[in-house]
Amino acid sequence: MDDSIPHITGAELRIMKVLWELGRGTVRQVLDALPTHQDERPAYTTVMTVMKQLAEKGALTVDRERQPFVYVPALPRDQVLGSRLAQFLHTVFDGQVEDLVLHLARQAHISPEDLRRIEAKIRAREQAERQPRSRPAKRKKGKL
Amino acid sequence: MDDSIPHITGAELRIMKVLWELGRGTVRQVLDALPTHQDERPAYTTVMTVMKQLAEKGALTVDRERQPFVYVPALPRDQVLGSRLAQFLHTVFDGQVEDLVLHLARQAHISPEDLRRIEAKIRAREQAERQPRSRPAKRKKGKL
DNA sequence: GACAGCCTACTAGACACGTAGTAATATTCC
DNA sequence: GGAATATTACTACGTGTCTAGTAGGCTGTC
Repeated sequence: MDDSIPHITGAELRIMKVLWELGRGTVRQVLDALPTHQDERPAYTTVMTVMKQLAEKGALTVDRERQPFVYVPALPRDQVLGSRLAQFLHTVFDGQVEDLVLHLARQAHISPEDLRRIEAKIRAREQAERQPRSRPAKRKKGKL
Repeated sequence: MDDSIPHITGAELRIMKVLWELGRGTVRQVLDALPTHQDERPAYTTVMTVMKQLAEKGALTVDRERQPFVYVPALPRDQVLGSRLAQFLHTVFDGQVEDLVLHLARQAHISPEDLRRIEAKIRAREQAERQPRSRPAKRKKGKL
């Protein structure tokens, strides 16, 4: 199986974000929910074209039984954004995480306190992952 | 004056990185210093074309007195990478810095300890900015 | 001062991306 | 059931990006 994340372009990502938010949706629902930039909305067919592309590359699944078609994200948000981030980190900062965070701190005005909060979250998450008490396995059914 | 950072593409960034490292250089010097991907190097004319583009958009200055031309970065690394980062943060993470850092952490690229070190650096930098007279020692180049 | 070799300017082609139109099909409503 | 409307499939076009070739100019050397 191809477990590599397909490349999601900018326009595609904008639509994925809407669908992650909605959970699922038709072309029209996505179009309506799309954040508008200066009262500019893409054409209905534009959104449809992009959603079809996303379906073709496996980022969306399509329920063709329903009319109009209903699209559902097939890739989790974390995975797609994580993939994007890894790519960015590599190409722009040559994989130097600290360099990235320092730049972030400088321009986003992150305070040390912000970092502490983030640190706490990381620790909390690590705890949760270490003791998956009632964690329903969200593994896909396939062999793994 | 146009103080907005021009858009630097991927191929252009690769070359800017070499020049930031070298300080200045000719097309051939850049070509030779370019990190090779699987023994694949771009053609001389390819590098030249990209460098000319960079000069046109103000990212490089050209000394045409010398033969061959000598190119010098006209934009500081921090500014260009910062601009890239801001763009990325906005388009991918909708400006949510914590979200970005959390993803970074999840990919095991960064630990709470890393964050502590970064936090220390930020504090140090803030100190330096607040009291420019007592230049804090510029941190030895150890690991970081 | 002619020739070889390097360098520059110009041009171009392949590909990706974003956008959307058109024609055909399905659905809805009177 | 037929008109109006919504939806889908197919196609296309402009722009940006990456890559590199070709022609012509400059330079150093014998």
